[in-house]
Amino acid sequence: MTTTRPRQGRPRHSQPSEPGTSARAQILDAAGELFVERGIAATSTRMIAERVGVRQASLYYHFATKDDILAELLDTSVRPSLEMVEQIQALVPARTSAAAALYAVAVMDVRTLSSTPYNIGTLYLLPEVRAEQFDAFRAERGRLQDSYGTLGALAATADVARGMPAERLGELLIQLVEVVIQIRRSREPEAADTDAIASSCLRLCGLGEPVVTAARDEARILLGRLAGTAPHV
Amino acid sequence: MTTTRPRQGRPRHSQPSEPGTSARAQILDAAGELFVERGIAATSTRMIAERVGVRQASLYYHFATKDDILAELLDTSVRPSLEMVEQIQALVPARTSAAAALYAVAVMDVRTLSSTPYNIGTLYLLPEVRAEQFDAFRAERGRLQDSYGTLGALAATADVARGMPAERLGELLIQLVEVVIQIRRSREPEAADTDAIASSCLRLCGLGEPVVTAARDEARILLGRLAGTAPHV
DNA sequence: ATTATCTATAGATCTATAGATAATGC
DNA sequence: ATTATCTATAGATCTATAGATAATGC
Repeated sequence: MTTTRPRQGRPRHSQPSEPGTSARAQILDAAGELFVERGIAATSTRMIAERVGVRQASLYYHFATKDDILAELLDTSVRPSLEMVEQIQALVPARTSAAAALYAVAVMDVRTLSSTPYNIGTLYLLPEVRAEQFDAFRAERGRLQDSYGTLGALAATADVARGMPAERLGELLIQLVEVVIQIRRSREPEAADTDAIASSCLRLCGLGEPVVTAARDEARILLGRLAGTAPHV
Repeated sequence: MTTTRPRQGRPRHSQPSEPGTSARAQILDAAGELFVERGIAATSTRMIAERVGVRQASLYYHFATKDDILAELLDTSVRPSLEMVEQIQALVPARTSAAAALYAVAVMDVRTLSSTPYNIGTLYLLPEVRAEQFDAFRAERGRLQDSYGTLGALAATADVARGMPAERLGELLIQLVEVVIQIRRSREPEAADTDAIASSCLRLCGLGEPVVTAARDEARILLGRLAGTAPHV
């Protein structure tokens, strides 16, 4: 029974939907969920405002346009994956095998995509994101894909590496990891999905069962160490 | 210098964009391309009409609503893949190994997705398609996914089959094949992509290089036979 | 005074319908 | 007569801006 401390500014016509969080965060949250559920063009600023509990025009105090809301959602959604991947990639080959690193990266990425409150990864797939305005986002996503390609090429068997340049491997691997976005559209992802996806990444690189098992064990240790370093989500 | 035979009905205000094809087909074509490029909600009936070369209201002589255009696009886009998959699946195990069948199915599906005039597969990813109205389409797509799961489970090594139910395998395999949709967003798919994707499907099932090679050879024969049966696209 | 909201609204859409019209077909 | 278009428009949006207002902070 805590009384919500009133903030500065004229009061809202209704109680704030999520007291304690900033209006900006509330807007991003509501918009993200609606964009994912219904698409960007099909989500009106009025719908966003209704979820937040403010009038439509009030959004424009926080964001200049509807696309600015999208831009911020996109930026904050790849950044964590990218930082994590580059951190793990830096451990190869001195501290970890490429296969274990790829496994660990896939696990982390699947977990991230699984645990966003709404299935925010869906945004990557929408046509609006192809606009020039968002190429900062697409560039970051490109770097993520490159990292997958690099790790995959290092981990792959000679047979597979010969038949597939790192760029193409990156396309395939990131696509495989992002299956969790599709899975979330029809069911709740389970822990077993994470392992299945990460193992599939290694098998796609041509690795046989003994190598996959060894990499998985090595990755678990690596992930344990990382969980100690960074705060757990 | 063929004079276009005038058809029945009041003439259009401008020359038909694609003489020779029915107005209905012209509308589907224009709408498909715009839906893929810009998204569904962001595509107005006016834009579609402009591409076709008719006035906005004239679309309604052919389709009752904008969603009816989408429904027809969706229906005609999975059906060919589904028929092809079920035809190939029926040859297992009497006439073909499961691995060769999976390889052949992946190749056919990648080719289909690669060669649609606009990247129509993108439609599957748009949020609008989740509406109840389109569950006939989603059901067909589910059957396609199930076929991938069944073939994958038959082809997989014991190790992989043990760790992954057919349903999950189907999710992963269809996702992998549909990477070509993403590839088309940034570059033109090459012949090597088709082989890389189909081979990756087999490796994901745990198959080693000799088995993959054998299945590929078997699949080529199978595909040759099918090309004789059905008209080539 | 500053902040964060509100009300009101301009101007630009957008979908779908009603009814007219210009061809061909019989 | 039938077909396939056209023009015109109703009614419902939608985004973004202008300016008022109700709080807190100093």
